[in-house]
Amino acid sequence: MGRAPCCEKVGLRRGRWTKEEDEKLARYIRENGEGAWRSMPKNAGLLRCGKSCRLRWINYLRADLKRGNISPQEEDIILNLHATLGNRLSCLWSLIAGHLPGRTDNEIKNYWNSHLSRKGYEFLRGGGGGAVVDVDLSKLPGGGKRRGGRTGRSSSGKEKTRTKEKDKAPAPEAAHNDDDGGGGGGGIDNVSAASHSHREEQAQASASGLTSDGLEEGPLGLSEEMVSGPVGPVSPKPEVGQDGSSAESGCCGPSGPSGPTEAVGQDMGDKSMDWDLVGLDDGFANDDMWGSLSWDYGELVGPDGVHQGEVLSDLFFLGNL
DNA sequence: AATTGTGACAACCGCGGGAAG
DNA sequence: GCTTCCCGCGGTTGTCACAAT
Repeated sequence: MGRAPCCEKVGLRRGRWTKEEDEKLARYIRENGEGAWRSMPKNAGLLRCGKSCRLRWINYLRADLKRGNISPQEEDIILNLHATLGNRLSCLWSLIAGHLPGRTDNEIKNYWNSHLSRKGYEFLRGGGGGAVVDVDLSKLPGGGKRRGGRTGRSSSGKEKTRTKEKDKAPAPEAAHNDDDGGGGGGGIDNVSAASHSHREEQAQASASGLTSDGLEEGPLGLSEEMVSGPVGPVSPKPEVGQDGSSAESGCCGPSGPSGPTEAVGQDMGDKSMDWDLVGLDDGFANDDMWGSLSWDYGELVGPDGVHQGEVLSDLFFLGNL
């Protein structure tokens, strides 16, 4: 149970990663694989602690990361999972991240903290209708007292900056996009992203302030728009009280980034996410939702007429707990 | 043009749990 | 069974960009 004597910080660098460090780390992991974080920095020639390397890799350099804005569908998923799980799970964010391919727990956590916490709160309080009540503070009397500030990464249409980067490491994706996915550009492996569509590349680049075509708005374009309208009555109907496996049996189960939820990240259209909240409150009210519950996905039909029940049943991970 | 307030995100920190010795 | 090591997680902080004033 002991705790790692968290990196003797003597002589170790902290703060933002430089491009060189990123490249070193990416190259090392490409050649040696992940793991052994503790010894990695030394082996890779980095003056960082293992934790820092791990974090950087997981949250930023990994090849399968999908950068860019959280899509409305993803947001729905986050809201639903968070509403379902509450804060009680120790691995809440990673669990949610497991259902959002290409997203990291840190990213989701940040997104939650900055965008969704209020919505999630309203979600819980939504009661009968269950619709998410979106509160746009800027539209409240007094403009929510807000003066300035960005309203969203894409809505601001900028994204370009963070390139000011005085001593800050330019985002590796930027390097990537500069030589356009040719592969080894910059030595960062997420470059290889052959699996990523051009659109995703744009999204990635957007997140780092660049696009392959230059500066322009991110492809997903949500943010303010996304907050202004009811993101949707979301959530399936839980039917509490039937048999069910104990949710306490452990978190962070076999729910991995893979799985049917891949489909959710795709363009399902709004309809497919038009869930019904009815009944959700019961689960929260009696605080016994962990004991047993099942969900009714009866109405759910995705694009192409595909029934989404399976997707969501995985989405709600009930089978994994 | 400068200032200020805010949002977004990267990174740090400490803790808990599991595995290995 | 105990101790140590390592990993992974959530909470929190720091920094920067942007828009309103």
